[in-house]
Amino acid sequence: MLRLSKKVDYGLILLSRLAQRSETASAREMAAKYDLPPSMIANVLKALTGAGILVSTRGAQGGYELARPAGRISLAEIVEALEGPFSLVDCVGDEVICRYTEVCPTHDPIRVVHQRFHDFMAKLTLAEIVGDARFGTLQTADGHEKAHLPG
Amino acid sequence: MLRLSKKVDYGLILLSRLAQRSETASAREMAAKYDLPPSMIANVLKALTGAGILVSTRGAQGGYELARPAGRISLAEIVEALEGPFSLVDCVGDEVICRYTEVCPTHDPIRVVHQRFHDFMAKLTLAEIVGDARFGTLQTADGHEKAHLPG
DNA sequence: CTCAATCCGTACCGGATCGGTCCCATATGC
DNA sequence: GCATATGGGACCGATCCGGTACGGATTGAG
Repeated sequence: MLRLSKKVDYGLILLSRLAQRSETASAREMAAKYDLPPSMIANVLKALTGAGILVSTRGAQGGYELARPAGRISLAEIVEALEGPFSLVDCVGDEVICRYTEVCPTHDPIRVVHQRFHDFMAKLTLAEIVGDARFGTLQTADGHEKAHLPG
Repeated sequence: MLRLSKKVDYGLILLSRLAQRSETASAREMAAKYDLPPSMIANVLKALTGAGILVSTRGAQGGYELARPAGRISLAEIVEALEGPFSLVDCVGDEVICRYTEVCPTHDPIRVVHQRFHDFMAKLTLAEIVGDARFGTLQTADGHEKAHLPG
């Protein structure tokens, strides 16, 4: 399905939080605040740290903060950090092995789609996402403005 | 995972084929040509027909053809026909029920992303996809131009 | 220097979804 | 009437997701 995993879902919430305040925040703290599964939040934060999107401080009074300004963190990065390499279909990864490399039906329409999706995500920054939401520039089809929380 | 289902994968191949030749083609015929699972191809074509993207002719010498010009068939339509309603996360569908509608962490950054994804797909037409692939305007990261076939 | 808070790495599990197959009914051309 | 097609389901095994858990390492506080 064309759908973000819960990890990314949670990740965006956490990152948005960290983007709006410069203070560090702990996993426990954020999980409690947004009423999200603590273990899962911990794992998400670990992954984001491992990918270099967050930096962590260990020990008491420790926590997480953005490794870079939100304007330099792309959606593509976030997705790849939490879901692994992005590939819309099997044939569009790094190690692509097509069964019939030569005789492709339409000379690869799907690779085009993949590339466009990736470009789109690479250009969409955390700053833009947070900014758009904050200033309410989003117009839903039915004109509603609703808040979001997973579940 | 942020990934197209095989149905959409196959669907794009089939639609590309139908977009390039105006003659009707049968399920059996296309499945054989591209060496794809016949039953699956049949199901995909049924779904696309049900959604009004294809029109079918039953009986001997029957088959499928595009219901409209490829320029008027969007990726969003195709995805929704084969995967059901598009929603990047649970909270962004038609019948959205958030647990905490009021106190959303960042005032809904994810809905923004959803909306952008949808707009992106709604504006990308089958004609563009096929066209780009045919004229080789796609540049992959490593400079390769490879064909695509699922599996 | 001990303890609590916090991150780190990884393994584990039930359930949902996907990819794929199959069957039977209906329609149509030869 | 018979082969060729689509129409509409049900069905099943494998995979992946969402979520949990546990032991270890690091650091600040008292």
